[in-house]
Amino acid sequence: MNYWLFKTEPDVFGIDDLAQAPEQTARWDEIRNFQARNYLRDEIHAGDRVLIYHSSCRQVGIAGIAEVVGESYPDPGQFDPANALFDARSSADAPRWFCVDVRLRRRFARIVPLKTLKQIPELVDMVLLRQGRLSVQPVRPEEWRLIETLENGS
DNA sequence: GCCAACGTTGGC
DNA sequence: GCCAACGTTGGC
Repeated sequence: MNYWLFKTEPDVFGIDDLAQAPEQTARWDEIRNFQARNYLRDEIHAGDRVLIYHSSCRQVGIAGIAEVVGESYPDPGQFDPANALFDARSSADAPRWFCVDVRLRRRFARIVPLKTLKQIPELVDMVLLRQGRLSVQPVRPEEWRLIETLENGS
């Protein structure tokens, strides 16, 4: 089982939307970045755990934990000319973009703010803090454990 | 809304 | 295959 962090803009789809989805499960799609795609396609598997991170909003930070349900599959949007994220270079034989389904495990009682993460020396090497713009990224087990301890603190 | 960082595209 | 131009992300 591996650990990941997925970013999302809560104004578009946040942890509350995931909580209200049928079976608290939703497709995590619309990822159009090759590095993120590679993780989705090659390394993210059923049972993996995911930190749900809220970006571009008033309360930036980690909002809760989800679980990957099933294996990744081609993001349907890329095949639909009516979709804003249609990709003419994709075909059923050679899809370019992938997605997974995730199920909510729990919402944090409060957001663990980005500001808090930045203040913790053990987290300076988190991909989140090192590489600003990656929307699907790995989390080290020790980072995961530390973040879980922050859930009820600060 | 600003703007820095950085990923992607396309000309050569 | 380089790299400038461009577009997007995302914190503040």
